Amino acid sequence: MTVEKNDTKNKIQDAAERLIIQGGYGAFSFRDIAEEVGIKSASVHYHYPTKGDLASAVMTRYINEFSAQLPNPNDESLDPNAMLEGFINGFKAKIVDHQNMSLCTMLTADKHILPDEVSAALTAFYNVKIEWLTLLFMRLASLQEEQAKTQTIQFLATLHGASVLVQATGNADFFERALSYWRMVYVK
Amino acid sequence: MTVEKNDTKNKIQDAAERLIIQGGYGAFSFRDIAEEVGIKSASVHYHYPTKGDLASAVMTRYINEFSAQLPNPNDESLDPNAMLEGFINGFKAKIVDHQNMSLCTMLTADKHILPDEVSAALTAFYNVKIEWLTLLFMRLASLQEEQAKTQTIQFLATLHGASVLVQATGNADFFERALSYWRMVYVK
DNA sequence: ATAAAGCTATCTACCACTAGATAGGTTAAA
DNA sequence: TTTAACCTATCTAGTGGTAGATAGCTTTAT
Repeated sequence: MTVEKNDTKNKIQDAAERLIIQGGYGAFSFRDIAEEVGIKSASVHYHYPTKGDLASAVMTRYINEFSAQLPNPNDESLDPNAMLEGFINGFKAKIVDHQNMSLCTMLTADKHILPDEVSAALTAFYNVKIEWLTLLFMRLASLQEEQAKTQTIQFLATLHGASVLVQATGNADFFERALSYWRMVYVK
Repeated sequence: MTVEKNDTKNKIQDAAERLIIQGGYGAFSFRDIAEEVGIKSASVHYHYPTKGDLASAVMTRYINEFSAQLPNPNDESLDPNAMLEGFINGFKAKIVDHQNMSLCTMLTADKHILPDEVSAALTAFYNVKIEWLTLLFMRLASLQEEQAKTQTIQFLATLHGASVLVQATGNADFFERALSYWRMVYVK
């Protein structure tokens, strides 16, 4: 119980996630993962029979971790401005500090070649984010649901687009510049 | 002269561009291209010795075609609002109507595994867009260069992020929703 | 005008390597 | 003694890339 029983499984997922973030779905291989974990590629297949299984597991873990850290947007004891700020800063940490795009943005680019289950998990993840942000904007700006959803889509687009620009140009400060409007209006 | 001498070269680039758009840098192979063009893979290598050469050629052609169709943003006889509208609609046609992300967004995701020349061409392309839009915003809103550049970055982020959202969720109307602010403020 | 030489675009046949995946054996803990 | 976790060894199918040949133009030299 205290001992981590699925240590190898977790290490495999860690390696897979890192490789996907760096090069997309096509850039992680069982051999690379095996080497990083310190076992043989056949043993990776023991834990995750197919590449799709492994990618699904990584995606699912990512969604769960992400969702678990989202506070309840309607919790009156929490400051909604701080929640939005936390959302922005969490995203920023991934793409600016680690110099790569987020897992979901990478997989979105590869969507045409993803196994169906992974593709579906990806869509579900975006819907989770959209729903959470919509609730937050309803509270932040006293908006009706549809207006709040439009704000959400504009905000999410800016966030993801900012990561594309940073990655493409190598210009890290483009992130803050893209987000400046949202920080100005809603944060602090 | 009138006869298209580089027919095969163009066909190869067409096939490569389509495959890159659909699945990224890793998803185009010499054999797939050869089959589509109707020759053997060795013959593709005759025209483009390495994969990087071919990707560079596709990228360069894309940049040239794109740049050629951009009007001079300071041409007094042209309406700047219409220019921005054209920019938006051109982007929309690629990502919404053809149900995929733009070539440059795809390659940005794969940047870590691109040959250096392709990666450099990609960065250059974004700089072309940024410079053109900055000039346009200076004229559109009578802004100083730095303010216009900030507008440009926010606008470009929204545009690229919108394509990510559309691709990820399959919800085509997210594009107009993400762009509604920009259309409202600057178009007509 | 003709023969020699070279060029262009393609072919067949291969190389070395990597991919995901599988069958069947080994080890070690419960 | 059973089971979980790992191994070795192998397979098939693909990858980018190369060598060498060939058919049909085009140029050049005599």
